[in-house]
Amino acid sequence: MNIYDIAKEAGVSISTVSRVLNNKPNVRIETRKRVEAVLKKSDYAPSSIARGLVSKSLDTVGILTIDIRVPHYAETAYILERELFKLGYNAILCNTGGKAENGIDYITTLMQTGVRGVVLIGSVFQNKYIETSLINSFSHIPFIVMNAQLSADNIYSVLLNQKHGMALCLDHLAEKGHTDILYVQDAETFSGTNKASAFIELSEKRGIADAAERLFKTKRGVEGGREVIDRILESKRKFSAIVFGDDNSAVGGMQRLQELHRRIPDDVAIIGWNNTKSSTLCVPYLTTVDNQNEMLGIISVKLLENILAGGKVSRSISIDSGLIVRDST
Amino acid sequence: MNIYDIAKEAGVSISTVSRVLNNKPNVRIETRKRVEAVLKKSDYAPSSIARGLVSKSLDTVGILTIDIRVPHYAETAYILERELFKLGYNAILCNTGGKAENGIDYITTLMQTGVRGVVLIGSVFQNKYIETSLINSFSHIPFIVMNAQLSADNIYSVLLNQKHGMALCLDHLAEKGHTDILYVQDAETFSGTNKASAFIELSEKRGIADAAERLFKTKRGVEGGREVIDRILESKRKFSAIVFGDDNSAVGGMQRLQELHRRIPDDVAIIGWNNTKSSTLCVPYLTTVDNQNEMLGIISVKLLENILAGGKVSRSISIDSGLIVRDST
DNA sequence: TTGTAGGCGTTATCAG
DNA sequence: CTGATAACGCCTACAA
Repeated sequence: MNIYDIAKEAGVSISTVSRVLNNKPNVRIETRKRVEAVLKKSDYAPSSIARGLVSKSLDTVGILTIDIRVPHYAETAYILERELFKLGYNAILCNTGGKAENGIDYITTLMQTGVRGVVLIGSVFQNKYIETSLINSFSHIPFIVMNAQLSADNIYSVLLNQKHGMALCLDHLAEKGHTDILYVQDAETFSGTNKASAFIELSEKRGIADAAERLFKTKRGVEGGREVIDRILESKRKFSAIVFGDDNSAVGGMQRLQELHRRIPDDVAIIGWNNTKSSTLCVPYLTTVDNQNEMLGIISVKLLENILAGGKVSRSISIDSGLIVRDST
Repeated sequence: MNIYDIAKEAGVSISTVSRVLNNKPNVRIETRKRVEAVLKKSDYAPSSIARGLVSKSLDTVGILTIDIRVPHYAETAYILERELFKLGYNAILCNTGGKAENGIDYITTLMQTGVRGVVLIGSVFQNKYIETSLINSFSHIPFIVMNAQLSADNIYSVLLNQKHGMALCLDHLAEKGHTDILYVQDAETFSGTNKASAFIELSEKRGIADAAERLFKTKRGVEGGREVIDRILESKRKFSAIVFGDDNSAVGGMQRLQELHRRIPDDVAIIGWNNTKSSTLCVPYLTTVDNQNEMLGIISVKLLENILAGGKVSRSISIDSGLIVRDST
């Protein structure tokens, strides 16, 4: 069932059918009605592929993420997909596993299949070589990067203001009377390093002289959180509150502290980050920074929409985070 | 840059380029080399869209899920996507939100865009009307349903043997000396009801007369788990072990029991289901049934591959689950 | 072994 | 307002 069948059935030419299909002017109302009637009863749907051959692109958008299994990314991908679909785009999911070579493979095939745009969730690419390669090869379509920083004519970024989130943490802890606050960084990603430097900068602004020494690094996940606690205790550094760069390490840290009979929040206050499920699976529930996934996703798609519509858009959008206060502080 | 450009550059016709591109025979080795050289230095990639117009389909596969944010689904989607990509297919992600109308919309556009097949993760469609509609309209492409039961000529299912998982739970608890075992069902999905009926059947087989009364229902999530504990205690029913249909409700149940000063596993043994992150975010770590997501995903894609290759395949594949014993039993 | 020509289902450009 | 007809980029008989 194609456009010829419809045309024959309606007794018109394919041009007329095409006009009706695409709501173009210059069709007598009467003719339009006749064609529409045929259309309705024929459960005909135009081939996206054939359309694509003309327009040189499909109504698809690539979503690149390191790993959709990370809840934080899954949430973003969910919003993106839903918003894109509302606009008539299908989302092509790509899990790079953090490997640049995979990323290149994905981008290459995405281009081959004619995506309208690509959204990168987080720091999918870490190195400048890839960045440049993207720019040079595929400058005709827009790339939206969320919570990462890349620069090129066709790259737009939507970011969460991590510094603002850190300020919320420090303010909140200060109100609770804490002065000895540590920060645990669990990732060397764009947002990971961003948060860490925000911690140092804001601490110093608050008159903390040895801010850099209050920064501890560990590996990702619950284990990372447990392990860093032991190192912190070994260091003999005084502390009454710890901010973690992610909920999972925060949960691990809390577990370990509790094993060592420190009460949360009485002995130590804990703040996590990302407002993941984990933050309400632990006892006490975790105070955590909300990274506004939903808002970021909606804005990203809106931005893409505007770009594709040829409108004027800003190259970088930043939004504030929020602090969700629960029982761990 | 298209096939004509390559042809001109190599001094051959487009047919020859096409033959080289698709590794077809009947090309003089020397000619092939020449074309390949041009291909290499031109960073040319054939348009999937144009190819699609000929083959009437793109190398894409739709992945339908209710909500990618559910970790269990995200894990499956991850494996599916990775395996599909290895085979040269792009995965189109669809979150139906559990609404049949959305499901229909998605399927419709997927067909329009010429997917090779569709994989449904879990019970994406609940009603028979949709099922039939699928069958009638799109019988030319295969649908793989994971952990759900639908029947039509073009539907293939890959399922986890839930009964086997339940048997593992009951065996394990029996070994630990438990005789008063309850089951908490948290979903009315295909697998949810499957597990529940397996519980009753297997309990009866073990001589439990009032098995049906040992089944409690609750809503999904941590809250559901907490809430059902109160109802269980109100019911005055004796119990020393509870199996939950999902880790999250198990965690909730555990939390509530601990608040009421029941020790896990000394006073009550707890088993969860799905081996999610939650099961190692709680204390004690949760014994849980592994639903073999990875294996199911790999098998699903393999099955699809065989179907598309026109091979003989079985209409339904079932695999056994495994029990991961941790500290809650 | 190679090339020519037709077709895949649309959209777009012209004539009428 | 409507209808031929030429792209779009590739594959595939069929010819040479």
